[in-house]
Amino acid sequence: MIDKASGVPAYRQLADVLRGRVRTAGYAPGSQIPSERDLVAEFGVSRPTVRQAIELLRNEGVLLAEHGRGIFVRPIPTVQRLARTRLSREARERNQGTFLGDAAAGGWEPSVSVRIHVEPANQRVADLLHLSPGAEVCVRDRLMRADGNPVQLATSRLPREITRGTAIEQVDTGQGGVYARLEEAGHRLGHFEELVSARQPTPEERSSLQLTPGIPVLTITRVAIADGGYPVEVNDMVLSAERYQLHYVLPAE
Amino acid sequence: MIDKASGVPAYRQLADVLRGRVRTAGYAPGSQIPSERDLVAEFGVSRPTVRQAIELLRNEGVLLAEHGRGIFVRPIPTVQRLARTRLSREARERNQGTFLGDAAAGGWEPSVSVRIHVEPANQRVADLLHLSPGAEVCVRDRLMRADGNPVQLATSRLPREITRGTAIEQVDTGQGGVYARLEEAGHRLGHFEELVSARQPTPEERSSLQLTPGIPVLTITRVAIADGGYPVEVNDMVLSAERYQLHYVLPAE
DNA sequence: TAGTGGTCTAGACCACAGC
DNA sequence: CTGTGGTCTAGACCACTAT
Repeated sequence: MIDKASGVPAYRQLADVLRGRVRTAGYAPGSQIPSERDLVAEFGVSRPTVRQAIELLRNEGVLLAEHGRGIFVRPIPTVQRLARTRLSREARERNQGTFLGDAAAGGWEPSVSVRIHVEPANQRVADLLHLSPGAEVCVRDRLMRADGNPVQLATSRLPREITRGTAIEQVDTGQGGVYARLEEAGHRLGHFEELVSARQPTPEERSSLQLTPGIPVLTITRVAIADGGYPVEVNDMVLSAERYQLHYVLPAE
Repeated sequence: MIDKASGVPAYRQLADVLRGRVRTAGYAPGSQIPSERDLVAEFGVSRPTVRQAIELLRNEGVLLAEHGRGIFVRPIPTVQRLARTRLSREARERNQGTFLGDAAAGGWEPSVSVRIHVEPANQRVADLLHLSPGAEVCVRDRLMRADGNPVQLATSRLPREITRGTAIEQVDTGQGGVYARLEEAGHRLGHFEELVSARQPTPEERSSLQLTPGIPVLTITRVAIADGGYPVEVNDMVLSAERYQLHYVLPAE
């Protein structure tokens, strides 16, 4: 099976064979594949070489290793669609915030841990909020769970000038959440801008979100812009790319 | 530096030290770090252990190895912002398509290779286009380049029923691109839906897009919906997450 | 030619899961 | 207890880059 004279490294050839077996469902999703030592015998290569091939496929998100149990084909995950239309005023007024709206739509039980503090704005935050670097911002650091499982990290930053004395600086922001309190304070929201990208998680994110290796995270930076055209909030979100799909609707005009 | 009795694997401890040096700019972006053999001497571990630590950081996108040259701190990449507002009719009428519009905005030289064929719709495509599985679809397979560098893969599928006899089945679709030809054929566009996620690239995508290991791809599935509410095109796009940021604007109402 | 990262080996011991 | 994956070693040879 492995051609050592082909110029292609043995571990890549082996990874190709195993990936092929997964794709053609020779190895079914969720099922256990042969142990490393079995593969050593089957393909006539050393155990480190087998491990290198498996490592490659784990990083591609094809395989999943469980210590003491075995190696498995990664089961097809259930995906949550995050509809970005939930930022509408009407939707905001019905619930505590966008996360709770998504939970209602997805049929899972939401819970949120919040930590609040005040810090000086760094260069990036100052630029996004049109503040001078070092100006005070109120920081709402949140970990969202779905049915108890951590699924999303979110860090909102708002100018302290706006939040001082409001429920935004409280753990419980009340009906309608932060955005409702902003509008009550006279900052009527005009639109949101979202910057979406993806990357490998940091070790901290990997443990907070209980991510399996090989799964990247989606990053969303959302800036809320008030009717006057000035920014009032920047929200940095980190989501497991395995579990989330973002849904945007764009007009053709 | 490495505490072998701590319970934390040596390669993780080493990775933590090196990551720390990169974060605090002890190792500057783009600069070369000590060779594997130097690190073996510095930390008193074997070369495979050093390689394991470096492999981890490469997959996190922190380091970059160049065969025969050395290991480098990954330089901060330049990001292209893909403004999804460019789908407006006015913008479409000015140019050949959204990719060319993004190029004009970003100031780079665009080029596109196109391959066209007809195939039966699979289950997913049939669902998205409201067709029966097996119905013929016209497939436009494209590789987009910016200044000669491959940056994006896109595969559009349209019902054959709609494209038969139109320039959509030609390599050059003419002024305004596919969307202009669709409107000429009487399919006035109502809105677009985009589903965004991320994952590790397949080996094929990695070579087509010349991706460096450890960098995930952004995936966008865009469905164009005509005024009558029926879908006319599904476009699957794959972009390097290192090079792209998606920009969405959402109304607050 | 010297130095670099890339591949591969044979073996050892540890930690975890499950019977 | 057995079998699994996880870690680590000491060394060998290859392929690439630069001088």
